[in-house]
Amino acid sequence: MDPALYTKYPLSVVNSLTRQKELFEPINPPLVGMYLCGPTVYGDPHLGHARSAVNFDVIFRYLAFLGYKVRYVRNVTDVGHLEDEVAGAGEDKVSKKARLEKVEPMEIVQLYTYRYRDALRQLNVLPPSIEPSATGHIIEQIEIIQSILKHGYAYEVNDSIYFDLGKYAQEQEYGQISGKVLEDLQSGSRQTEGLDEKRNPHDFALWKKASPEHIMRWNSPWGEGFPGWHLECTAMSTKYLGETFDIHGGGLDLQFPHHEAEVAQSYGAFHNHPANYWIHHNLITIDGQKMSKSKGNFITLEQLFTGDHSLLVQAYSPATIRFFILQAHYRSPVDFSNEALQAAEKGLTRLLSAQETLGKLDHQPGTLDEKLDKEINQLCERCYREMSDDFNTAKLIAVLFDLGSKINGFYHQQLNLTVISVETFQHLKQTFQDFISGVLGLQAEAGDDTQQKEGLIELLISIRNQARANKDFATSDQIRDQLKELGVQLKDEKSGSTTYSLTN
RNA sequence: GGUAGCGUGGCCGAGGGGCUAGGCGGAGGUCUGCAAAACCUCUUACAGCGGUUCGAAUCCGCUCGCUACCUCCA
Repeated sequence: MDPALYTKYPLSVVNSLTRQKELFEPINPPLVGMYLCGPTVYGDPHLGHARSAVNFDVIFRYLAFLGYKVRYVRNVTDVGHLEDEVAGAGEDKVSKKARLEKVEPMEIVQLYTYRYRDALRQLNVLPPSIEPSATGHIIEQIEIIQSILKHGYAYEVNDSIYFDLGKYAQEQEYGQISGKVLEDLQSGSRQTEGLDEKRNPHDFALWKKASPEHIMRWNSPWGEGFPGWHLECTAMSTKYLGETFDIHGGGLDLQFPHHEAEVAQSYGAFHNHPANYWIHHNLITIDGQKMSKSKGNFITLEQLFTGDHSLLVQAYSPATIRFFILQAHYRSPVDFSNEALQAAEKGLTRLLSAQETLGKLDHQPGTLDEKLDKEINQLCERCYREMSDDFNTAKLIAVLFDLGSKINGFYHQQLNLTVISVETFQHLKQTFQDFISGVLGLQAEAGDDTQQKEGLIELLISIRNQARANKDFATSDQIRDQLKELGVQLKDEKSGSTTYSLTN
């Protein structure tokens, strides 16, 4: 049996912890444990969610493609994410939404979890191995708090538990991922209410006592309360991946304070660093600005798919969105614009039609042209190298376009297919297929073809009306009757125009 | 203010001391009944100013501009 691809194409990744590109060496190859901080499910999924999921989907796919056996855990945050994290005050995001919509918090969670999954399915994002939720792991979270308390890195005040950053910082360097220094944070932080409970303004809640009106609450050794936001990821990653695992991912905006808190919690509970490689993807901007609720410039995925948003001049298919995201490297910011999306749409079509063309090629061996044969093999080889170099999807796509040119050249007989060897042709076929479909997860749309359908019907109506004008009623009746069989009922209005309705 | 990072051709975006992606758009051509598609050619840029170097878009310094995090959000 051939050795796994990962030995042939060793993977290197930029580790946020060291800010350097490092050789990827899993703890127990071929096993790889990967954790991604998923969404807080209290609103419709938007472009930012798509980027996170798509970037890590490709990482997941490529790791598996290389021969790793990946356990990919992507959580759903359904409790504990407060509106005002620093002050430890504010309302839980989920229960606030529930209050506003007058439903149970779990209805909010159910609705938006479903919408999130549905959008990702359309984007051809593979489901993770495990998709745990915070509320399903309250016991695990309590156990971790107990362990942190036992080790002395947390303290109890009025039935709430806070992490003791002061004590932690005496032993460990806090802020390694984000480059932040605790003293700077303290001098720069604003004064807020409700800090009196904490020894240090940046201590964060592990467990909060529930006020009487707080809906989402659980029993604990410290009375009724709810877990802090950062804790769930430590609890669930530990449960499913172990105290130290290979890859921890998330958006750049989660570096601080969320991931710093996770690092601190793991040390407090297990005296371990949770993950060997931290991978952070960059954010999506619109007109150079971050997409955010408060700026009101965010576009939901549904709006993108339907085109129903004032910033959109047309609808964009899920595949286009996926391709648009993957055309940039995951660590670069991506700026949204209609122009860029339209360019992506056309580029994707080009690539996918080359893929289709490849399937039609029939190779007959002839006289070998070593130069071309070698060139094609080298391009195939580069697909692996680019992806193994910190998942460079942008460069991979560039190589695929080059291969696409060759494929078109063969098809239109501008290049002679017989001059490459059988092996090279098979290699080309396999590589092109593997990377476009398997690794990048790009596929032609089955999706929304309403516009096309309408156009086709209108076209048939106008042909039929020409036939009627020519008194060619055999043709006009044939069009009407066969359309009816297909579920399109035509109606000739008194005004002379023709309308139609869909009957199924 | 502190921290991290960025400024690449008409647009989007890789790269990151000499080999100088790719896509979209634009121009010309081949093919074609006309188109379209495809293919070929052209469209050669790295914010500014200094410095290091035989050589800088790439390294260093400064200036300007932008973004993110420090508050909700991927």
